[in-house]
Amino acid sequence: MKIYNTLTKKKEEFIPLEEGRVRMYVCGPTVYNYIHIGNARPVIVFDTVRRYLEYKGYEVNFVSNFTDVDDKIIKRAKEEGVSAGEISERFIEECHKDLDGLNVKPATSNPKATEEIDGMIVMISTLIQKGHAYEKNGTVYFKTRSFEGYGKLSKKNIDNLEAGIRITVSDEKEDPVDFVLWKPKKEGEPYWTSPWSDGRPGWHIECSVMSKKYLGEQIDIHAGGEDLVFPHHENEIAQSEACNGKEFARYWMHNAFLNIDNKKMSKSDGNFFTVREISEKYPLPVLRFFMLSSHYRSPINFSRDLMEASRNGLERILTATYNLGHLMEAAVKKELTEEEKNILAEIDGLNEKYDSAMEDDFNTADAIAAIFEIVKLANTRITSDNSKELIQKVSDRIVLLSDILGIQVKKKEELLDEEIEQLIQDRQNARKKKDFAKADEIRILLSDKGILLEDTREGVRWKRA
RNA sequence: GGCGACAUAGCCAAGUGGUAAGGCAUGGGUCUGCAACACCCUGAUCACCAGUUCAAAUCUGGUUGUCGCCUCCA
Repeated sequence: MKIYNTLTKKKEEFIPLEEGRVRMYVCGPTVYNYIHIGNARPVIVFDTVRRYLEYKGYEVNFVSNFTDVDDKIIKRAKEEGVSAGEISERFIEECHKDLDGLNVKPATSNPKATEEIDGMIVMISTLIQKGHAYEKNGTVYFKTRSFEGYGKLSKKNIDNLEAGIRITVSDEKEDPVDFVLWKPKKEGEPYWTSPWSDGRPGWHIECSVMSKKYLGEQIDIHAGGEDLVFPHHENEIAQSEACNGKEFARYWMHNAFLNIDNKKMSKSDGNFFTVREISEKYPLPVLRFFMLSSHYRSPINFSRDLMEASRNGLERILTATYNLGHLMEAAVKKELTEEEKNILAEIDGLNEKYDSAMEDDFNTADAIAAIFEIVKLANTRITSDNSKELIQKVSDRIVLLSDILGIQVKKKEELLDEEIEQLIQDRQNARKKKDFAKADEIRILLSDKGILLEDTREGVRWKRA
């Protein structure tokens, strides 16, 4: 399995630190609002990475944090006249709902920054002790130049960095490139007591500490959006490696951005959607399918048309699986024929195509193409004259390969509502009498209730819209 | 100013040396009482220029264009 490593800018064979186990950390959202569809990209992409690793037999310790103290949270809390904790608690809860809708597997741990302050104080103290940090008037800064490898992830030269710096240079800093590890509270802000001041941690130290606590000093994969490469991940490396004296993460994975109308999503431009808003217009699995239909390191453009295309494409897979379920019921033959064995061999071939796509830095677009080819094969070659075993195997394969991508292709197994069945029966009777007006009336009635009918050779089928 | 990414059919998107996967959409058929589902047919020489090579979308150089990071940000 090859993974593109931002650190080396190459695809590298993935070898975990410990055989059979993967330690993976994904930088999570700051919870000051519902997560937006840009937040959803890394969540979906790295959940898919995790699922594939698990499919390959790895035990994955998957940690993703919540940043639950920050300026934006405090600002919102003030606006609403509630505590910062109330804001973050509320949106963590809402975030979990969205993740659930996107079929994201729950993380092994979801640490919160505010519950890990002790660990941050310990790490900051160690950094001061080792000469990598210093305190001025209650603020602690990381001495960036004291870490030799600074810039190795983002490929930035520390001197160019200084020249390009735009932020106001604080007089307290020994060097403009130094960054904050701990800052004193301002009036009315939440704070924690530390040896330096009553205050709160800087953003970057959070992830270094949580990663260390839940995964150890060295981890396999550290992931997040590409905007985090600098300064967040660069700073994490500096902190963790300066503190622990070991390479922090082996593989750094970064997803490209999601744009809207070919522009970066931003609140000021008004092109900003939350997952919650999208869920009102499309089933969330459509959003997931959309995200996976291009490579995670390519920018992806979000638009209504593309969502429609994704909806139709996903429906094609669902319908095929659903149809196979019906063929299963109608089939009588059991044992496999020679020709059917050939079909299975073809499917194995497509499965290999799928696997090699995923092995190559998680090429989900290609993997989905392989699923479509299996769907095509099912639609063209499989009928109720085939054996149950064949139909079952083809169906299972589509379900399995979709499931690795987190695309649920549940076979429709809901009990037939007696009322619905009765209506379908009534419609069939009407059709026999060529009373098509009544037949259509019933179909429209069912359609209004979200039940779609399909007349096929195998009989009438229905599904929920 | 520094660093970097990308440019493939109407749209989306694979493909990294051997004459272009897949999906969506369009048009024409088959099936159907009609519809839906499905199936068949329908489309590109890969931004441009020069070079390397027997052979390039795929490598090198250049041009143009789009975008990102350097500041909170997925």
